[in-house]
Amino acid sequence: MASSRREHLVDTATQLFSRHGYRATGIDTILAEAGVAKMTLYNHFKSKDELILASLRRSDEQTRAHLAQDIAARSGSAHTRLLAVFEDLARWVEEPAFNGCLFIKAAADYPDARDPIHALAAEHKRLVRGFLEGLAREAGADDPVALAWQLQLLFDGATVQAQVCGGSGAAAQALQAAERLIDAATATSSASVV
Amino acid sequence: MASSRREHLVDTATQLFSRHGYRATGIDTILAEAGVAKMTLYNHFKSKDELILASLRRSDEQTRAHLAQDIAARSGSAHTRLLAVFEDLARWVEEPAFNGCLFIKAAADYPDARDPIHALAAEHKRLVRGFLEGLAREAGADDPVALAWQLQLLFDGATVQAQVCGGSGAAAQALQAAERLIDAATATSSASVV
DNA sequence: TGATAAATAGACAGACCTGTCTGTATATCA
DNA sequence: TGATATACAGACAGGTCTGTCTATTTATCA
Repeated sequence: MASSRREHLVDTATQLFSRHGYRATGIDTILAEAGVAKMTLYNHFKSKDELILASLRRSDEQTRAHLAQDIAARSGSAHTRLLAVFEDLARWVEEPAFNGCLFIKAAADYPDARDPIHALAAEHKRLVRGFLEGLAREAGADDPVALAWQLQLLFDGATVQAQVCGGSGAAAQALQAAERLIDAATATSSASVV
Repeated sequence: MASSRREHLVDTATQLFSRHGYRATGIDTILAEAGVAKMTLYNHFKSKDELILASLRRSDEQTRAHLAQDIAARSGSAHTRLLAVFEDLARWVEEPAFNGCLFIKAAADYPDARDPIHALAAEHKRLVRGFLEGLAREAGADDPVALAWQLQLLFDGATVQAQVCGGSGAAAQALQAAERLIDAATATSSASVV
């Protein structure tokens, strides 16, 4: 019970941050939406920035837990599991609550790379890339590091496109492009390596 | 002369928006940096939002003029010119003043799709995609619309990665992935089309 | 029941924000 | 020179923001 308010605050804050942005969301708005008193918030978090960090940490954990449990542990080839990442992307951008990537938006709202918020966003992207790299290696990619980078570019590009222009066309294209890049990187003939 | 102050204001504002973000940059900061009086700003622009729109319109015009003049009109094959887009990207993200894409950040700061600022950002992305589509068609891509989408995903993905994580690795990977996708889309054999 | 911890409402300070207003100065052009 | 437009500095109103404080109420648990 002691931490249920805290969880609820992080929950509400994450939703509002996602919908309106970090800077655009005021403390009072979060409190009103969560139905929580101001001192309760400042009892659990030292500042708004700490609340943002808590929100990002939880999102990072959830995202990576999803990757580890629902993607990596799935049956099927590494090739299939890499593509599953992009099938999930297509589902994600079609959710009504989709509003772009929390980490990209956090890094944009806090542009100073030394800011802990920005640093956390960057670390999340690195960790996700590491996950893709593992799958790429397992899939037998000639250069797993490069393939992981390239798939992440497609993923984040689609996220951004969906946020800016709306629609799910970007995600479908990301899936198709991912297929081609994976095929090119895992072709048995080494002729494709320039 | 009448419009020199206006241009200077748009210039200064664009720099500050790029560095700190739209919401995080106050009117007073722009005025102090530009050395311009407040009433001069409100004489030229109805509101801060109008200044943001002017900044985005000019960036859009400059970007597309650059594409039309320095890329499309370049000598060489369409294939080469498509890759030149990504060579430019690599130069761009390495500039000290690089701070991510102004349009992506504008859409993030003004998430409501009906907001004129968001709408302008979306329109810019569509126009750039149209440009890529023209080159893709010229290059003989089997599906120019799809190739344009996919190249834009790589482009925006690299922009975002460079902004969040820093470095120019993303741009280099985008170039390599673009090569592969263009090759796959322009292979004379239609066997690559699934 | 009584003691302790946690949450409540709401006022408040101090800073910042946008946009308006006033009065003065400067530049352009007839 | 005089008329007109433009830019200037800076005060100001009205609002929002974060974070602090107080005084009261609710919950937990011995």
